[in-house]
Amino acid sequence: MDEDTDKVSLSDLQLSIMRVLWEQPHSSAAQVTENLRGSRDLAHTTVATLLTRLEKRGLLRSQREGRQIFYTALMSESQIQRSMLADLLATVFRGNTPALLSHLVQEDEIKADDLEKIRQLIEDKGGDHV
Amino acid sequence: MDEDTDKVSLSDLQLSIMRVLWEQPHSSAAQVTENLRGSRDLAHTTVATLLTRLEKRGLLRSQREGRQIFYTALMSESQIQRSMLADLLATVFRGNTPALLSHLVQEDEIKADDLEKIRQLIEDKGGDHV
DNA sequence: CATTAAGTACTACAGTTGTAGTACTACATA
DNA sequence: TATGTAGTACTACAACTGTAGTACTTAATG
Repeated sequence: MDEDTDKVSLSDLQLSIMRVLWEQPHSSAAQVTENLRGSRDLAHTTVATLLTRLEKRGLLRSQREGRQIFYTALMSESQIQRSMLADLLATVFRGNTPALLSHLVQEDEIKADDLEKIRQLIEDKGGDHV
Repeated sequence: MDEDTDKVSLSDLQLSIMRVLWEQPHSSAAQVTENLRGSRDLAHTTVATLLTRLEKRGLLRSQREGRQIFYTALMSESQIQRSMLADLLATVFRGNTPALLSHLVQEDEIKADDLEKIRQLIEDKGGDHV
């Protein structure tokens, strides 16, 4: 209960790999390479290297089946998002959430219509009675 | 009109340096080192190296005065924040702002009271008539 | 003018990341 | 059983980052 919940920071490329695994768990290097074709044209050995490294970091689990190795993500996309957002908020914004929100508003990422959704989120959460 | 507005991504350490320069523009390496003492105890040569690298990246401007060099940030904290938030939103959340907001709510970063502030922000922005 | 002190420039080195090649292994199939 | 082939393991290398040492320069001061 320390390694998983830890700060995780993934590069763009690493995220691409994870994303494939989130969509299709239990994928082999070849399958990941294939899935990435078009957006990211990488040599399959490159993908294999990336997978190995991610496993070493404890983000993936591998299962050997015959000559093939299948990988599965150990953290969900949501967990990664949460971790990386928390990190950004802490380091770049130094906990200043309003500043972060302000930027989103400024960039037109939050529109007036969204307020109702946010309120709903908060209510749902309150309903959970945390 | 391409280098400044570009994607900027700074590490924690790099941010610390920038922060000093935001608070006290026109600082020398020694001054930055001194400012960082306590939170980050770095050799002054380390700080000098960092400053040089940041300048090479175009994030700082230097002015020599006698034997000393004074550095000043070329991007504001706000610009960096905006850039890095936009990057996170694009890569980690793939543009899914509601997901990002949802995480903030879940983490108790947005409380019911904040809604009014957000609304205000949006109104102010509308007032600007962009 | 000689010496010191402060400060910068250059070099270094290990760890991570992006990227991929080469070598090795094992399954299938003739 | 021999051989091709798919797939993994290991090695490599450049760029960037965290970190700092050494060498060089210049201002000050006796």
